[in-house]
Amino acid sequence: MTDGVVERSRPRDRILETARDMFHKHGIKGVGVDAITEAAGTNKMTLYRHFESKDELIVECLRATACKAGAMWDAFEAEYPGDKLAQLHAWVRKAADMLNADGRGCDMANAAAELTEPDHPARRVIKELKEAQREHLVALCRGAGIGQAELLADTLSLLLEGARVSVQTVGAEGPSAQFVRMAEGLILSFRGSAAI
Amino acid sequence: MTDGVVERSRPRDRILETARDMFHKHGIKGVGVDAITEAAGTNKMTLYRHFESKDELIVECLRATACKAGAMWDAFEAEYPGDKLAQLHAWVRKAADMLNADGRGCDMANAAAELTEPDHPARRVIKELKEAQREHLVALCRGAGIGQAELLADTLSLLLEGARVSVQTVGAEGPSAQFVRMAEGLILSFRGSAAI
DNA sequence: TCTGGAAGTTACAGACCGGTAACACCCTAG
DNA sequence: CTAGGGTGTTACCGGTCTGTAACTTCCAGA
Repeated sequence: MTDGVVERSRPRDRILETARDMFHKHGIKGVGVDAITEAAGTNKMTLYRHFESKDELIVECLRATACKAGAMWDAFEAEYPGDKLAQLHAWVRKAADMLNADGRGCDMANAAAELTEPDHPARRVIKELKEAQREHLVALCRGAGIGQAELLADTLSLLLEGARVSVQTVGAEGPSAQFVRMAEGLILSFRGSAAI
Repeated sequence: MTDGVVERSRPRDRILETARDMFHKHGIKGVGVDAITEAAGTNKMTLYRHFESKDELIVECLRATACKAGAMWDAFEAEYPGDKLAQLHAWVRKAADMLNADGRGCDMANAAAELTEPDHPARRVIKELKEAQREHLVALCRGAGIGQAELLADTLSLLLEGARVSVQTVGAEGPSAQFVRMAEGLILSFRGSAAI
C-alpha cells in the first residue's frame, strides 16, 4: 500500500527496488517475500525465477545499495574536479543530509545487526562496501594534503556511523545534530598538524 | 545447546538472563520463545506466566541491560572518587574493552535496528538509556573541567556508537581499532581549549 | 500467424511463530 | 497432613514464513 515503487519496468527490477525500500523501512526479517512481491505488483513465483532464495535477494539488494554509494564518490569528483578538500567537505554535507533523510540508519549496518550468522553471504558484501568506503575517504583525506589521513578518515567514518545509529535510537535532535560541527572541527584540526 | 546460563535460580531470572544472551547473539527476531525457554531449562507456559508477551520480555531484557550499564558509572566513581577526569579515561578503557568483547554491537542499537515500529514499547527504553548515558558522559566532561563539555561528550558518544557498529560490519581490525587513540586525542584537544 | 519464453495464478507443503488450555506435579507454609 | 501456588507437560490454535508444482495467460519476435 504505502510501499509503492510499482512503475512499469521489468519485474526483476521492480522486485529489487521494492525489496530495497521495504528492507530499509521495516528491516530484513520484518518483511516477507509475499509482501515484497505484492508491493512490487508481481508474485512469488516470479521472484523465485529471478532470485534463488530470499538470502540471494538480500545480497542483491545490498549490492545495489553499494553500487549507488559508489556513484557518490564520482559525483564529488565531477562537482569539484581535482579539489579533494572540497570533495571532503561535500562528503560531510552529504553525510549530514543522510542523517536528516529519515530515522533509519545505514542499510548495511542494520543488515549486519539482523543477519547474525557469521558466514551469511550478505556479510561479505557488507564488509566489502565498508572497506571500499573507508578507502575512498582515506584517498580524499590524503589528496587534501592531510597528515595522518588514515586516522582522520577512520575518525570521520566512526563519527558518521555513530551518528546514523544515534538518529535511530534517540532521534535527530540527539548527539548527531552536532555532526557537521564535529566533522568540520576535526578536518580543521587535522589540517593544522603538519602534512608529513 | 551452546547457550547455557541454566544455573539453578528462579525460572523468571533464568528466562530473562537467557533471553538477554540469546537476543544479543542471534538478534531479537532471530530467536523464538521456544528456543529461549528450552535454553533456560523451562517451558513456554512458565515464560508466559511471568511475561505477558514476547514484546514485554524484550522490554524487560533491555531494562536489565540499562540497569547494568547504569552500574558502570557508579563503578567509575568508586574507583576514582571525585576525580572526574580519571573516570573519563576509565570510560574510554571500558569502551575499548566492550569493542573487543565480541563481534556484536550495542544491544540497544541492534534492537532499534530490528524493531522498526515507531511506537514499539522497546523504543522508549532505548531512548531513555541512551539519553541517560549521554548525561552521565556530559557530567564527567563537565566535572573534568572541560569547556564545551556537551560537544566532547556527544563526539565521544558517536565515536563509540560508530565503533560498535564498525566492529559488527568490518571487524575489530577496522577503524574501531583506533578508538582509544581518537578518544584520548579528543579529550586532550578539548582540555587544551579554555574551560569557559 | 505461429511459437516460445516470460510472467501470472492457484494451491500447497512443511516448518516455525507467538500464545493458550487443561491438567499433573511438587514443595513449602500453615 | 493438607492446601495452594509455582512449575512442568502435552497438545493445540491460527497465522506466517520460505519455497515449489502445475497450469494458464500474455506478448514479442520470426
